[in-house]
Amino acid sequence: MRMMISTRGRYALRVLIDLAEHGDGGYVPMKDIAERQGISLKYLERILPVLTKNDIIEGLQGKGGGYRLIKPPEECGIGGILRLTEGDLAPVACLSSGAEPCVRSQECRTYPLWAELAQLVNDFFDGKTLADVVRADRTAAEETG
Amino acid sequence: MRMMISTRGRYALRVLIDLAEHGDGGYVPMKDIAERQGISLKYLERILPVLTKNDIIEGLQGKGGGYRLIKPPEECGIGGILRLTEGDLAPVACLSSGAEPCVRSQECRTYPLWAELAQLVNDFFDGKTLADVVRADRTAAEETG
DNA sequence: TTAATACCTACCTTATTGGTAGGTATTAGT
DNA sequence: ACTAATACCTACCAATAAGGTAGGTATTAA
Repeated sequence: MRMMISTRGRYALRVLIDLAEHGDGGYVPMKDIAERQGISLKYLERILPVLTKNDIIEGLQGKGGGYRLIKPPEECGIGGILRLTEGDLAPVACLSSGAEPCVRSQECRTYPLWAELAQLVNDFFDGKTLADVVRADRTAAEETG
Repeated sequence: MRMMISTRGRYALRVLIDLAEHGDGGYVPMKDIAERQGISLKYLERILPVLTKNDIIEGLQGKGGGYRLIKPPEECGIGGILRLTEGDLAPVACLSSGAEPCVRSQECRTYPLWAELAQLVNDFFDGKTLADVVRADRTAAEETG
C-alpha cells in the first residue's frame, strides 16, 4: 500500500527518539537501538548517513562508540528530520523540490489544493520537536505510575 | 518519487472537476474529458469504475452516452473521492483501514503523531467539496475579466 | 592485538505505479 | 437492421521505488 511516510522516515524518527531516551550525553551503539526497536541494523546503517551529514546526530567509530544527538531534543524539529529522510514531504509531484513546472499550472484547478495540503503537512511537522514525541509517553507513564 | 496522492486520485479529481464544468445536466463522453485533460482514455477507464460503483458518477452506454455527476458539486466531498480512488489516505501502514494491530502500539512513541496527521489530512479533504475547487478559478476569472 | 563500532557500496526481491491491449455490451441515429 | 459511438471489463506489461541483504573497510578503546 502506498504510504505517505515510508520506513526510512519512520525508522529514523524511532532511532532519534531512542537516542533521546537512552543516550544521556554518551554514545549509543546502533546495534542496541536496532535490537530495542526490532529493526535490521544493516538497514538502519543505510538510513542514518543523511542524518549525520546534516548535523542531526554524530557518530563515533571504534569500541565504545555509537551515535548521539548533536542538539537537545527540544531543538530537533520533526519536519526537518522527515524532509531529510523522506527526501521530500510533497503530496504530489508538481510540488516537489526539483520538479519542473507543470505546463498546466496556469489553468490547474487542483494545484491550490495540493499546495494548501503541503503547507498544512509541513507546518504540522515543523510545529513538533523530538522532545514532544518523547515527552508524550513519559508524561502518561508518570501519571499512571 | 513516492507521493502521497497518486495519479489515480489526481486524475479522478480532474475528471470530476471537468464534469462539473462541462456537463450541464447531460452526459459527457470520457473521450472528450481525456482529450481536454491530456490523460489517456484507457487509463481513465480503469480509474472510473470505483466512482460509478460508489454513486459519485453514473455512466450511460451507447451513442450519446457518457458520464455525469450524480450529486451537485456542493455535495461531493473531496475526501470521499480520494479515499475511494487512493484506497486510503493513511500516512503510515498501521493506520490503514484493514491493518492488523501493531505489536508495539502500546509503547509506540510515533503512533500518536501519525494518528494526528491522519486526522488533519482527512479533515482537510473532508472540508472541501468539488464546488470549492471548481469555484476557485471561476471567481478569479470573473474578477480579472 | 583484538573486539567493537561506524561507515561504505553493490546487489537483490517484491510491490506498486502508471499505464497498454484487446476485447464485449449497450445505445442513438440512419 | 446496421453502424458508430459509447461504457465497461480483464489480462498483461515496463519502469520504478521500497525495503531490505551482503560483504566489506576504517577507526578506536581496552
